[in-house]
Amino acid sequence: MHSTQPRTPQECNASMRSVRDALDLLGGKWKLPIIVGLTGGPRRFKQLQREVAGITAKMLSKELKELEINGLITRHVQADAAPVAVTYTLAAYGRTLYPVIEALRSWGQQHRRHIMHPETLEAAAEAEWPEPEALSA
Amino acid sequence: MHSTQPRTPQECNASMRSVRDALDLLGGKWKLPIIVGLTGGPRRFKQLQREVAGITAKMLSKELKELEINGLITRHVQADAAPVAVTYTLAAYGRTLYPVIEALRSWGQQHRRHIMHPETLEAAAEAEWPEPEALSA
DNA sequence: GATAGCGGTTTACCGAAGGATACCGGTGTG
DNA sequence: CACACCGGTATCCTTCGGTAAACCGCTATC
Repeated sequence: MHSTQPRTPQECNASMRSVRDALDLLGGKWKLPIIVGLTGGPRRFKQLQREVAGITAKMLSKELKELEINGLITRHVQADAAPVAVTYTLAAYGRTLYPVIEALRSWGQQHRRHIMHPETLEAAAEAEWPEPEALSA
Repeated sequence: MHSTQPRTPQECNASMRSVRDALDLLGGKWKLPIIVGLTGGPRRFKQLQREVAGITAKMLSKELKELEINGLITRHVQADAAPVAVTYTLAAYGRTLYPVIEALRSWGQQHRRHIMHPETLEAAAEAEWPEPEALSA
């Protein structure tokens, strides 16, 4: 643990740019929850709407479109079935988000524990930091 | 690679809840970029504002307050220095976000490459999915 | 004395994100 | 027939995220 993080200004800037790139695609209230829902396998529209608690049809529709445009999910229509069935599937590219989701899931889970029982977890000793360097940022 | 992801509805729901817990704290346009900025060591207000390109003083101020309330960063005032120096530091708890940041950074970086040269990366074979289970979601 | 930097706060304003509700044509169920 | 489910769309409305700009006291610099 205590994974090494960027220290030089260059690394730091590059890191921030990458994070913001990711956030551009995944930002907002619903995109990641929707993707998490799809990690359980293909889902139909209403099914997904029930799973992602609180989302409206309008928002779900909008977010699904954006996710599809970005190649993260796939929309599949079965016209043969009685009431035309539409399923959404996590695309191969969407599955590359597993590490991101896992990191967020793990942190969120730990955070909930942290909120419940703060005292048991506060013991992470303060590491020493470099002096407040006068960076020409 | 191909890290195992939740498959059962229960795991999926728990996963979604955790992700949304994390998003409640980290959501929005600026929080994660600010934290990334602070991974480089303590920063002063204006220094941070220059580093997090595009953020206004008001937003930075607001976001820093929220991050401090949640225990992710620490605000430190040196009253002795000539013009009162204020530094913001990633708290121990904030450092537990390293895996999240690393995952996002890595994905964002890869995504940029993906956008530039799509063809070279599309080769992730479709994995087999469980049938669209009739989940009582 | 004027100007600039620091660490913000305040005011005013705007547009996008998000929410509520109704509705559509189609099908199957009682 | 009435009703509910499906996969959405359309409309209206509110909230919030976010911007721009001025301003504050203080200090150092020209």
